[in-house]
Amino acid sequence: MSVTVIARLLRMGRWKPDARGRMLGAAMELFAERGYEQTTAGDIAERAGVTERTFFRHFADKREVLFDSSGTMQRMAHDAILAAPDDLSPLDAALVGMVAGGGLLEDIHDHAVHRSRIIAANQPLQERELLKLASMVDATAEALRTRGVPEPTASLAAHSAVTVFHVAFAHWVSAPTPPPFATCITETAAALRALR
Amino acid sequence: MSVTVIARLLRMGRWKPDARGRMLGAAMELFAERGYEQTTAGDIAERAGVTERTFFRHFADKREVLFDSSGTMQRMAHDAILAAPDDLSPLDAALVGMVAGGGLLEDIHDHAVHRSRIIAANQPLQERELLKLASMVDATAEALRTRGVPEPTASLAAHSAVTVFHVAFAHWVSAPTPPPFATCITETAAALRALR
DNA sequence: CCACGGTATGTCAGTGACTGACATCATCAA
DNA sequence: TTGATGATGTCAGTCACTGACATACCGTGG
Repeated sequence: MSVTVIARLLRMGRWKPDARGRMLGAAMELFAERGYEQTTAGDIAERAGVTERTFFRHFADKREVLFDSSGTMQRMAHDAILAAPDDLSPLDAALVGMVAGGGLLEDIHDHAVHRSRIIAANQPLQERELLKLASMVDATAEALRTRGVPEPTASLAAHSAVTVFHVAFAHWVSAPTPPPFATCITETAAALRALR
Repeated sequence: MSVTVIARLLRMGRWKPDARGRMLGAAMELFAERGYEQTTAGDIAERAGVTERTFFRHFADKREVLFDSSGTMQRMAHDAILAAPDDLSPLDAALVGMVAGGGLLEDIHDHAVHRSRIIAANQPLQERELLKLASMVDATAEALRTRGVPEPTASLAAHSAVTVFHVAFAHWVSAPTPPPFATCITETAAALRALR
């Protein structure tokens, strides 16, 4: 009886399932244990039971392992903007998107705090986060344009909404007792509108 | 007669002067000739007549060679905000800073266009640009706080002003006949204020 | 049960960004 | 002249990432 057959009986291939998930977990563990810079891509791969080469097949670079869900958040925001009531102003529609995207965070506050500390301690990670936010701006502006919002209003509303997201998030992760994320968005948006 | 003595007679050290400036020039030349990615740090150093090690003593990394004047721009914005009339709103004060920073660009439109094309073609460079803009947000918010503006208004006004700078700059480098940069700022700011 | 094709993984060699340690050269002042 | 200080050169090394190729897995059709 071959290893292959035994493995099949056990409902698992010789390759353990969910290599990607194991790498995500291994990375968070190692970053917590020794910090981001002291962890090599090879370290993550080893703990996950794969080779370094496999790590780079799943993640474009070492930083990406910390931004795995940003694509999902972007899509949720985009879709929510398209589904928002027609009579909303461009900024309000964009903010609906931010609340929808932020919904992903609601259940994982502690993880989000941990993650944001890792990022805050490392410049290359901050750069990557800024790129993801810029990508969120692009997706938001695109959704607004689909709603018929012209330029430069679409871009400016998208930038403003993501700024609100950014500032609200900073407040949300630093608050001792975290309020609902949507509340942070609403309050921050009110402060933005109060600007003259 | 030693080389040293001859060099002294010629009013130059054995080390040619302005190594940093030569590296900045060599980098722009090489990026224009072969592109950013096809140029190694060693290539830049060689053309500038120094070693790769010296390049990395002057620039924290390869990307920084394209952001040499961002610190100056930030300081100009910061100082202009502190010098702005007391009765300006936080957003207006921050916009004064953006106009002041943008003044650096006014004389070098062609160079700015060339540079922005190089950046647009390369993701790591876009990330670095976003980091510089984020740093400009921080400097702007700090100046506003010095003026007595409270949080979160200071952060939001700073974010908004830099957004205006960002969007206005994109328009300024893509316009066939470049308008004064200050005009772009004013018009973009008006569009931002028109958001509801 | 076997052959086959597409996909995930392993292996290996290589490039380039960046760093630390140490030697050397240049400049200025005592 | 000498000594202090700073800029540069030299060299070895780490690590992020990539291309090329071999191998193992897995579903599908024979």
